[in-house]
Amino acid sequence: MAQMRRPTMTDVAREVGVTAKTVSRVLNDDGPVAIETRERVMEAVRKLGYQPNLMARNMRVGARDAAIGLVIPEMGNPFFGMVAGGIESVVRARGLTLIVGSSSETADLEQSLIATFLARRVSALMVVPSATSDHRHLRTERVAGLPIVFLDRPAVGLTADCVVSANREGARAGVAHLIAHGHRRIGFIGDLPATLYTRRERFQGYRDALDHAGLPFDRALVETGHDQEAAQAAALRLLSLPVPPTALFAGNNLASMGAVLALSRSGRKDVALVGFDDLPLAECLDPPLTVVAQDPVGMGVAAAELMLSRLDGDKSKARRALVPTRLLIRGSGEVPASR
Amino acid sequence: MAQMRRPTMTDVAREVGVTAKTVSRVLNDDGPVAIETRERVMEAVRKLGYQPNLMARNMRVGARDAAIGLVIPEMGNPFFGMVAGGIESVVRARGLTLIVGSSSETADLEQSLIATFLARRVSALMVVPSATSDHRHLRTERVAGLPIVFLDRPAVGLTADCVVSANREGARAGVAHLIAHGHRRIGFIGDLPATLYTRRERFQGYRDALDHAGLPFDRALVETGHDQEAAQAAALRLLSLPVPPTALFAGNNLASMGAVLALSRSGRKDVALVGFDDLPLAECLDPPLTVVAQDPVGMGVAAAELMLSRLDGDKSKARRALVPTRLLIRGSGEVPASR
DNA sequence: TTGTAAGCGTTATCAC
DNA sequence: GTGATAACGCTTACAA
Repeated sequence: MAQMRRPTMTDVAREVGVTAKTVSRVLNDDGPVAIETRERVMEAVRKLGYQPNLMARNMRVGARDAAIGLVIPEMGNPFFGMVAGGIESVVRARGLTLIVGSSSETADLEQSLIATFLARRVSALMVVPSATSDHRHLRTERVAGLPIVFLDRPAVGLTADCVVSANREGARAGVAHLIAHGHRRIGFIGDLPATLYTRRERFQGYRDALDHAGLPFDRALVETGHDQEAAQAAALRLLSLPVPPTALFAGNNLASMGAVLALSRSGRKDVALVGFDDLPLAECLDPPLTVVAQDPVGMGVAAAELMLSRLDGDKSKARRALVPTRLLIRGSGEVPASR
Repeated sequence: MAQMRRPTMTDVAREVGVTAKTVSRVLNDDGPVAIETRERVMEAVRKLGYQPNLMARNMRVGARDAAIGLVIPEMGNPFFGMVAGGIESVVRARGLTLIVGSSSETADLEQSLIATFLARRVSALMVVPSATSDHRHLRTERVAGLPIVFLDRPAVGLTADCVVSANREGARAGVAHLIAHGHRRIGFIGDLPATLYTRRERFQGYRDALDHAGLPFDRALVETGHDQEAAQAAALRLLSLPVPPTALFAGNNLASMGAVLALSRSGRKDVALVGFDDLPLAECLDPPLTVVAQDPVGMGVAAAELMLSRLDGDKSKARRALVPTRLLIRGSGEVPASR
């Protein structure tokens, strides 16, 4: 069966015996239409299975597409999924459609995704930058007035709105919690390259807490693990130091999982652990995992609202919004310092 | 600052002193262009920050948008995120862009999302149906030749391609595993309304395993929990039956988490548990959780490949593809039946 | 209440 | 090699 040509507004008009403009009037509730004509048009629309062509409409109207382009590093990561969910709930209420694409955490894909969004004339752009990207190329769009909001990590080489977790404050609170339970040697397991924004901020929070308590900083207590396995190895290395830490602070969810695995496999229940970012089964662990929880949905909502205010003409200068974190006390962070 | 008009192809042409068609030729590598003209055009493109307008292009070419529309019930659920990731890796290799929207598990939103995708003239539609939806309205599109693939759950009221987990076989294997460890009374904790496809299939698998082993079916052993909390309560009800089960089978990830919580909070290490669908920290639990793992990425890949073959003209009749599951033995499923 | 003409930003066709 | 013209499906402005 040949791919049938899709019916156009003109087809509908011909079917009814009117002109395209009349059909347009009916469909957009624009101008006056005889009630009988209206009904015959609607009938023909149903009969032919007519679907208006949004591309043609947008082009004529000169409006941007009623869509918001969102770039996230990874679809499978629930953190970004929840961010997207938060955004969607807000934009949907305004009749906007969220279009999501994933960059696989590479700068090239991020840029080409952004390009296809721009080519589709989305009404706004929301970007969770990948680790190595640069956003100078968006300067033209910014001055042209396109709302652009960055999430989770700020833009690089571009002054623009952004919404991020209170990484530094959150990490500080988590580490201070450990210190309050008597720990003086606390290992830090970071995730991505030390150059990454979130890594840097959380590490600063760690330093802040130590400084505030007057504890010395020991370089040997800082390790890196890019994925769950690497984080597990990192935790084990820390625990086998000559003078090992009595507590661990994990810099993100993967690092937490690695640390949990390391502790559980080596049967160490005497080591305290606080993780940055919550995990689904955290309360089912033994001991239940104490975390500095982020608020991905709240981040999405905040970013979307900022974006909408820009769309509504707010021309004030670029803002950086902080989404607060919450310390969830469950057990693992309250293990006292062993002697 | 006034919202500048975005430069068009004609603007670029004027800048160079040629006609729009020539610019078009350069940008699409179409027809012959003097090498020097080409360079001057590229220069002007950079200078003006020209971005081609995909809407106008698609309209003229009469082609569909090089985008694939995907509807999922929920962005924050990692299962669907990974499905989307699988799809994207496949379609990206073909130069197609994946557009994702979420229906919040409601039929209305699902339908309106599909409508906006159709209005944007996507090249294909991929849908994870929400619990109550009906797809008769897509019949016109189907006969018009638009590729439509359903994932995780089949279409309702429409014959169409679909890719689903081997739910029945997987559940059968999981329950058989419990039976092999001596269990004769096995509780079933289902998730969503019993009418839902996945719930029905997995329940059938449970029945199959019992039948195959010659074990009686006891209605009292079947419970329902729509979310983690409800599932936890369901598990507790099962365990306090006059003749309680010695093992539990959880019908999805939320049900598993509820069951894990119930067992861990009541300190019951004598009850075996197998869950359908894997969980991130499953191996960190005590005991580590044995699951019937699905393959969400594989499901996305399979569905995307099926979709592409349709796009390439495969007109054969609608197929239903099964994505195999895998029993991951970790501990909780091997707890022997306590007499 | 309805129709006509023009144009949105592209590309196909055919001429130069 | 390059340009002029028309057309894609729709809406705006104006006329009937």
